[in-house]
Amino acid sequence: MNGMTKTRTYSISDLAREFDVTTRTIRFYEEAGMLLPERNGQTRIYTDEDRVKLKLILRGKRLGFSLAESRELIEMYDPTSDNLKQLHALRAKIQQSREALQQQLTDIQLMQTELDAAEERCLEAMRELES
Amino acid sequence: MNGMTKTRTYSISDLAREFDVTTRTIRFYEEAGMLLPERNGQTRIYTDEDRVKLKLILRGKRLGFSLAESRELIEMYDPTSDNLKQLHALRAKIQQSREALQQQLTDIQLMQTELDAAEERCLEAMRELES
DNA sequence: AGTTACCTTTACGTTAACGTCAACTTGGGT
DNA sequence: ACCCAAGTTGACGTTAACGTAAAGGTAACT
Repeated sequence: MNGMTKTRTYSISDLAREFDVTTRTIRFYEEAGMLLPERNGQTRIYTDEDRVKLKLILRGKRLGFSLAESRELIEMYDPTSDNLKQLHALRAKIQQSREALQQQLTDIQLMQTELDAAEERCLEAMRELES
Repeated sequence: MNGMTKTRTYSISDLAREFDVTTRTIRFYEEAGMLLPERNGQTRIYTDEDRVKLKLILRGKRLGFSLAESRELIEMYDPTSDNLKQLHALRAKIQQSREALQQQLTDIQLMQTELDAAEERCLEAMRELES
């Protein structure tokens, strides 16, 4: 009785294929304490929850986050804390993350306008060659 | 007669202070061929152009780009090319960069909504403690 | 019984992006 | 003349994030 979570499982290469990473990478994330799959004997068995975590890690990676940073983001996921002070700390972290993301947004927008300008110059150079 | 570019100059530690990096980092970017400051004897002298390049490198870094990627972005800056084929290649690169940035935008938005949810759960947990 | 396809652990190798000395030189104050 | 701050060039060290064998286990075909 866990809220109807689809309890599918995945092998390591299932996930590797789906997210286009190597199995080594996935095992590495486990070494780093980011994933804790169950086992059938030796063999790792991944649940949907593991899969979500992996997805979060890789999303973080695309944004240039280190594993440590992604770990923090993932830990924000469940406020298991029963301690008010820790909850305040968690909110502070969430706020920090927001600000970091905001900076990235700004950076992306700047880059986009610069790409616009770059393309404009490029097109201009092409027009001159055709003249 | 170069379009009224302010021709200020900077020492290496001027830039280091301004952008909060070490001088080693700046020299490293030069080793990597990203900066080519003039010299007064031994001493490096940075122009506004160098400063802009450094700014671009660091912006790329905040977005998780490698130096190689930032180098490509910087090279898009002036279409010095007199060759039509190269200009087409340049446009293709620009387009690729656009798509990468678009992916990052999506990732950021997803993260932001997840941060919203995380904060909501956090606040919820805090309310329960006060009950 | 043999091969194939995955899975495992252990362990050393690699690359990027710097950090960290060490051993200079150089221009400016006192 | 002496010192100090800021600059320089090597050159080796470090960390993160995997890559890359090596050596072996296991279940399923054929």
